[in-house]
Amino acid sequence: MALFLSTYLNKVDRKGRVSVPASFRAALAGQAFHGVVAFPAVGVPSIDCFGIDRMERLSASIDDIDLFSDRQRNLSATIFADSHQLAFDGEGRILLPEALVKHTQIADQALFAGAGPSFQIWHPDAFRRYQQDARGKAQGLSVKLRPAESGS
Amino acid sequence: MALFLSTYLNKVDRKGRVSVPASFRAALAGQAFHGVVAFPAVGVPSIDCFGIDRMERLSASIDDIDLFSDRQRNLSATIFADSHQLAFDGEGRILLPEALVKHTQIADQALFAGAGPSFQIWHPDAFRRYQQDARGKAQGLSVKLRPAESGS
DNA sequence: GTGTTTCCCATTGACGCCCATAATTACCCA
DNA sequence: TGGGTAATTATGGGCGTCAATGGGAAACAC
Repeated sequence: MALFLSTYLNKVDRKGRVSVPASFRAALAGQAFHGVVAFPAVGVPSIDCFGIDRMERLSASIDDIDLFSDRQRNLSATIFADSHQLAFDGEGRILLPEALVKHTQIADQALFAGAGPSFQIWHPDAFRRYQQDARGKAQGLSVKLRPAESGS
Repeated sequence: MALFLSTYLNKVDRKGRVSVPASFRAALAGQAFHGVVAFPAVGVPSIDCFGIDRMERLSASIDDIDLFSDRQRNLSATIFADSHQLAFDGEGRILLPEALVKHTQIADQALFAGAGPSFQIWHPDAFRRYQQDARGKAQGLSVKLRPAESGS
């Protein structure tokens, strides 16, 4: 399972290319598609990204549960339809599609934020504002660690 | 399960490198990532550290519960985005990122404090102050031992 | 053709890897 | 028990490699 940690601030060049952080690329190594799956996050001005593997599992999960339901239709409409497969070039860069640039207001800098099994791309300022807010809300939220597997 | 005990005071060289105490490195041996996961502790000027295994479990815990929820987003923004994977060099040293140095005010010395399943890195003076305070509050608190598992 | 995208190469600065040294600890053996 | 030796640790520094970035030219689409 891929794990994305830390935040990186990278430049967007005049062709619209951005380097995906090397550690993120490493976490995606060995997947069927050499790049990322990206779609506009619902409710916040950021881009959600992960490997093609996770998208396939997501697709399968939705497929299992409720075929032809409203929920299925909604998810399909909001996620699958707006998703983009962004391939890495030789240097590990991706090209941000027009729609995603518009959604995030990204201009000359892109902030990559690790989010565990996925990562996000933000306008630097928007992320800082969001993080401030999130820090407050996360106070008092607790997470129970699931029991350790055998070993460790 | 890794167990970190005792405290150590090590030098930060001019490149920003610090040796992680050998006993801590030994406790992390055999994990998937040869290094530590580190993030700024909330509320106190220290760095929380543990192995990648623990972070993977944390990621899985959150992943299970709620996909695309606000809760998931808030936690991600505060935990995963602020954490760093710090790899050991050949001599068992790590490089402290700018953000963590700023959070702790660490300059030329770093204090490593064992904390059971995790450990912390402090500015030596800040740790002494914190310890003074904690000793007072610990009066009257008690801990129940959990029954031993088979073996050990 | 014109505009876009993909591939390739150059640059630079940070980081990883290697070696050297010193000090401490662990170990062995008389 | 004492001394000596070997091994490990903490530390310093040099250098090669790789990541991030910029730009040109070829391939492609409309």
